[in-house]
Amino acid sequence: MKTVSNVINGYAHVTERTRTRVLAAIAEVGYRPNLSARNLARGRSGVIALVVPRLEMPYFAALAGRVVERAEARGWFVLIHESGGDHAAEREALEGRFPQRIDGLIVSAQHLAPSDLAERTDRTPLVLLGEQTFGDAAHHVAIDNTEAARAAVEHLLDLGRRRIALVGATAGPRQEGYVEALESAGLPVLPELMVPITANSGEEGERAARALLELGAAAPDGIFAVTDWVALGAMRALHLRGLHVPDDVAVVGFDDIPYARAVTPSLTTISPDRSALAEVALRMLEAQLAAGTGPAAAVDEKVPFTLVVRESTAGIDAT
Amino acid sequence: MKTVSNVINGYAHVTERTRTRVLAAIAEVGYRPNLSARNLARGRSGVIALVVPRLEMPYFAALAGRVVERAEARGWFVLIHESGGDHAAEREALEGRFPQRIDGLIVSAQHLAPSDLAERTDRTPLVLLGEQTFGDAAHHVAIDNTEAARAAVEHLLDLGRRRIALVGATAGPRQEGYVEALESAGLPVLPELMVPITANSGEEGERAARALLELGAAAPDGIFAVTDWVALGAMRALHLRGLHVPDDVAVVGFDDIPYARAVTPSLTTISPDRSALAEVALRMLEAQLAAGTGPAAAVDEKVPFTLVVRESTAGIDAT
DNA sequence: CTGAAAGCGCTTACAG
DNA sequence: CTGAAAGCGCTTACAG
Repeated sequence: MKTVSNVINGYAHVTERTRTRVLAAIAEVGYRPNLSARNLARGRSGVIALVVPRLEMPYFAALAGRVVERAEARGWFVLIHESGGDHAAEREALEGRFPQRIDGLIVSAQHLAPSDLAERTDRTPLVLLGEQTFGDAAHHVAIDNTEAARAAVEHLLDLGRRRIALVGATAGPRQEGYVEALESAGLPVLPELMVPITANSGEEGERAARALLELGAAAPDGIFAVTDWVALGAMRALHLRGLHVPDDVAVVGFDDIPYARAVTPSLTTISPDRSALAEVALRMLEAQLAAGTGPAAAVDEKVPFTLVVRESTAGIDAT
Repeated sequence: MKTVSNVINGYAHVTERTRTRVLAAIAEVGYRPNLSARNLARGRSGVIALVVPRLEMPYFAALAGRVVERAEARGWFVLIHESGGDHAAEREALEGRFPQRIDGLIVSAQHLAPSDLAERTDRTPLVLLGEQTFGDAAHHVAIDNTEAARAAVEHLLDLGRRRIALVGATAGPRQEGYVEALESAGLPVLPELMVPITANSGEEGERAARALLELGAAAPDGIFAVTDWVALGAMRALHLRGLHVPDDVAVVGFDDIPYARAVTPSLTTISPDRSALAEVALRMLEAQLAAGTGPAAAVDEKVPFTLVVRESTAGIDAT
């Protein structure tokens, strides 16, 4: 029994001959371990939960794909749960109100704040994803949103754009990056070019861009949108007004959703390294599991991103 | 013990008073059943697997979201696995080569053929999704692809289009629907307007549309693309050639991916009832589980679809 | 209506 | 290096 277990779990101290015989027997009977039993004995469920606003949102679908992949490599199942982008649902997910016990929890939140974490009583290992940072309140992994936003705006500056709007203005890292880039270039930060929106939707992006066009001569020649989806809406508004992207207005998005490639003109955007995001999140979960319940200091890790230049800033080259 | 179990599992024959006391105790200690133990005892894993080509593909992401939702309602976890749209990987998934046992398997296949199913040895309950039908070889649920394609083409006919192309021609239900619609309208089925593609990608849609435009005066005034993604590529080609959608060429897609709403012009498309798809698939799994290993006759069920009319056929109304 | 007991298939000290 | 045995937390006949 123990020997077979040793072979299966890859422990040392098994004769090469014995190991081969065990492996042969496993192959012969087509043995597959019963994970329910294993997890019961080990006191683990073998399941981690991934909470995203909606799987239909392309950014989260792509992210979930990577998490599934990296988790499978570790023998974990991923229970995907949709919060609907609802603050209350996100808070609830934090409490591990799942129909079963889970070994770990990855939450890609839109509304969660550090104060929500202070109230958390559940001790399930947790990793947070997303733009918001949480200090010591929780483990967190993301790209450097400020740097990324800055790279996006600097790209527009490099193209000679001087009146660059921020669509989706909100106090936060992306806005900081936008401001930093302008200031480094010695340009004024104009409030009228920083348009807040009420949701990261195409409709809001469209509405915001339309408002910017009302500025007439003061209208922007470049737009940095806080998500691709918002950028698409902005491009729609420009198109409907007969403006040309990028000649009249260059546009940069954020997220690199698959559609950024398919749209005409294709969208220049910030592409987070989603595989790295998933890998680091899982590593953080493992570390917490290994450390036991010890309240190790929360870690905030950054993963790489790239600026992908496409037609919405470089122009359409096609015939 | 048994009484508590009866209460938890909702069996009859428990005094109302006892039931209340048990429930109170459960609430007091914050009891949550250990699913690993339950599954071990019941001989089930509590996990079903969903195999999709890639979660990044918006149609499958949306579908997965619905499956997760309907499965959660039944207390099942959904293990999502990506086949990469690879025929061999799809075949392998059929054999249940998962790291753990699963209670059921839902496969949304792109390449699977009835012959692949004949070779199947694994007895895990299986439900197939997708355009392809499998006769008696396996349970299958889908929309009526022929009817849907026909509805798409008839919509173009209703708009007065007479030279309607099929982008993504392949012997199959969608092509049948296309042909039926033309024949019912007394129109010729022209081979030069039926363009095969090598993949359901935007690039291929673009290439195909470009080829159609080479026809000059014989070029189409309407395009039915076999997927939204292909339709987006086709619209790109039209746009780059300076043609207007829908005035010059009206376009209809298939799938109703989220992008169909966001693109300019927004895309008229066939919208399958994904919730129904998920619900029926899970019901079929349950039925097989209940029936035991008895080889019940395979069922092929249809779910509803709707034609969603948007700007790519109705025109842009905006200012 | 309700206990006591066995068993689901693993893992893991514990002896040898 | 390798057996024997207990235990993980449920469910389910089986008695009463």
